[in-house]
Amino acid sequence: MNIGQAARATGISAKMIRYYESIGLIPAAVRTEAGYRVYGPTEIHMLRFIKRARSLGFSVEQMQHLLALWRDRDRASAEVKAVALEHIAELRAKIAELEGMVQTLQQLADCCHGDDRPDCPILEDLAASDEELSRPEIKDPI
Amino acid sequence: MNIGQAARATGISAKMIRYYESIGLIPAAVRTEAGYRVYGPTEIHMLRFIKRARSLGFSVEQMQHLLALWRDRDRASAEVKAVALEHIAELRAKIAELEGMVQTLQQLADCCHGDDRPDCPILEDLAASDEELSRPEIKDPI
DNA sequence: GTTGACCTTCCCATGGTTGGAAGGCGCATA
DNA sequence: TATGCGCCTTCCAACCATGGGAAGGTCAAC
Repeated sequence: MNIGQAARATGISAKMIRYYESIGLIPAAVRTEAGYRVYGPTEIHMLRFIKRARSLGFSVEQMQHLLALWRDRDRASAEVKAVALEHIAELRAKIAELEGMVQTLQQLADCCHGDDRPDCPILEDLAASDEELSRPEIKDPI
Repeated sequence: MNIGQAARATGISAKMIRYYESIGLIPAAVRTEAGYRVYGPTEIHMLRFIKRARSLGFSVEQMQHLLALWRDRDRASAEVKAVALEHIAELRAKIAELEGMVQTLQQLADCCHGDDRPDCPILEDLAASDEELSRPEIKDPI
């Protein structure tokens, strides 16, 4: 299997397969005499593992860890679970951050007429953050 | 006001203030004879606007737009609202994506014993995506 | 033998931010 | 006046994951 065929078979672009190889996420592929990378079922399986892990938002670093655990037939499932739980916590933190933004923005947007007049609570909010920002600056010179 | 003082007054790092200037988000600062950037109340206000917008997740490009509308005293609030609503939609899409990941991962983690045995539904899921991926590949050669 | 689709490596760009190096100011203190 | 410290300046590089493209080699079909 060529890199292009492997790409179509896994949904990972050829560019990314080369990249994953270059950073050591996957071992260097066997080459033909002409220098073409060759992929067998084992490599395809690993690439699909990576594809799935990426689709769940795992970073390359976390995938390094997961792949190592996958290869280790004697791993403790607790270790895998720990990686997953850590990632879940990161995702939830990110979600909470984004939801905070949405809540604020939605409130502001709800208060905005959205007509051809210039009065706009959204811009007023963005422009009026002087109080919260300047006060602590004064009373908090470490 | 120096760039360092402006940074402390706004919560934006000096590095980022220079960066915002370099990409044209803010106009080039007035300089002292020695080449030091000088910031007055107007610039501080603008930087605080930017700080607030960034904290709400607006991109630099969106901030370009918002700053232009802010400067235009005759803007239609509808235009501001449109920028905000577009951004809200982006945030919601991102949240939905992350929530999908969390849901899948949480289910897998719930099924994982998390002990010292090697059996792990999480790794099994990551490794078992062959069916969904390879079948459509065969019946879908365009 | 030519063509077209593939492969190779290499460099560059993205976005937003941080880090560091090398050299120039400004001010306080000895 | 000299020294030192902290600030400023510019430039260059890195992060993460991905895409784009150029220049050149290879393979297979016709």
